[in-house]
Amino acid sequence: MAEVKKLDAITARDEDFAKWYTDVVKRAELADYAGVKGCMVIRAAGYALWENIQAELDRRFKETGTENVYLPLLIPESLLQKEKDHVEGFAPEVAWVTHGGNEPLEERMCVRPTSETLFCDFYHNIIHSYRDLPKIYNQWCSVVRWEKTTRPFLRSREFLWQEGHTIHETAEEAQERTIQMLNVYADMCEEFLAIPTIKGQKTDKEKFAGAVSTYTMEAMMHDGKALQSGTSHNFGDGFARAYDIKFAGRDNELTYPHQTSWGLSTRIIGAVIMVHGDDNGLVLPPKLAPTQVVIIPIQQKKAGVMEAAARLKEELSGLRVKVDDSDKSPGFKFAEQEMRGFPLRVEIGPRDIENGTCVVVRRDTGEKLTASTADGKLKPFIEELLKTIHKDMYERAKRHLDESIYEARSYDEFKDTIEKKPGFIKAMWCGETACEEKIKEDTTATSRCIPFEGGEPISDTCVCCGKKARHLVIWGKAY
RNA sequence: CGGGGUGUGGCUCAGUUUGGCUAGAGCGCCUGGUUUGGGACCAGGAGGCCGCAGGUUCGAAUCCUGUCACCCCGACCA
Repeated sequence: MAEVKKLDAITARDEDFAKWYTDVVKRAELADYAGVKGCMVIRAAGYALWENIQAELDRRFKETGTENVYLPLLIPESLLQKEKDHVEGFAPEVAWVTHGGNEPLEERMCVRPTSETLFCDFYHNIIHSYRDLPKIYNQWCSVVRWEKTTRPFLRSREFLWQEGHTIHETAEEAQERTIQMLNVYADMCEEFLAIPTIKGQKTDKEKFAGAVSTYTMEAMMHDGKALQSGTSHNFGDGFARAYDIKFAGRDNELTYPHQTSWGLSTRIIGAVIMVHGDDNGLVLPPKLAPTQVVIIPIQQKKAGVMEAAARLKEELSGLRVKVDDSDKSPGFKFAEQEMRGFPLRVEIGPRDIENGTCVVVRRDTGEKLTASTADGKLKPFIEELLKTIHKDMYERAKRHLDESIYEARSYDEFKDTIEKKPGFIKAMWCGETACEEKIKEDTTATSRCIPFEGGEPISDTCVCCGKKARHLVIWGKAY
């Protein structure tokens, strides 16, 4: 076989990862730049990914008793102002609406950067008794944050997400819900996107503005950098106090309820690209892929070829299959469909028809297989292969994650590792924000989380200041 | 928001330093034909007021001012 000709339109992944990323986004037609800085057109191929993620998450949410609602786009300034930490956290990045038509508004309104304040206002009106609790709400919407540096999917000024907002009678119930939803996210990542994550708690410095505690799942991109891929917050009764949400408890005492919120955004599409993609473009995990199998007819004008391709498609009904019947050369189609990341390619030509077989090629490994097209044999073969691909993709990503986590017991070791080895570092921490700040200033790495698992102490002293250590922290450079 | 860079058909770029005829090339696109197992070939064709707005000039892609967008490096963030 002739040597595989590399696409010249896409930058090699290990040469310039940032450029590779934007090349893939554009060439795979996931998104395009729009007229407003930081806003993007999510193209059909990209939106199809979001729809699949949405459907999967929505199903999982509903299994936990979640109901969907929709709250307004605009937040009056006075409403936003009520929770001090929250407003300070978001003030630098909110967009303001100041006019209605030509008339200045009496009170300006912000375009929601997140909807805690709106949900609080809503809860204030509908929660009166412990019998009204809990409420397990979610909304699918877009939010606006006036970011300074933007990149498609990873950081745009408007992005799509879901935000869950729950309100509970007790602190225990809220805490349980917070962790439950983090697990929903992490399970979805593993089972649907083939992305392993590290679950844990954010330090005070990194937690959500207004939260008592924030939990996160951190994924590792191919270049060793972290992407916070989903978060879940426990608000305690802080928002309830700020927004005067009270209910009559079982003891007839007025009580503040406890709240949570949790979100996952289109940023996760960036994770799919950066975890699984390769030099030939996007590599989609089979369950997510809008097209799982692309059939490419060879010598398609020869009698019987297109018919055979159509038969294969029919045979595979139930799977997401398409036939590439454009009049491009096969080589072009191979490269093009690889760019788009479809998990399997099926080649069918005169030779195969004669042999009663077809050629099946895995996108993730490039492996070529021969499959029988005899009655009923192809579909189980393909289904099994899709499962294998999911498993292999997950395991590859997991191995990369595991192999790129280092330990540091001294500050010199920490600095040396972060500089030379892309990935995460496990190191002990005293609990002081000052040490996080120093580490960030010296290395640009931040604390990603205090992990739920694998957090056994590796020494007694803080890697930065040398004082008594309180937690093992996963550190890394982040997107 | 600071430092650096780039804007010329859909894409990659030449032309700008030293202003001068009708703005070029390759790829892609359209039509017809031949092809088809890793980015096919031949022939014909369409497509650009040179990011945008002003200015200088007999004349501006080229010089000046402003502005916008994008990329890279920082600070800030899902």
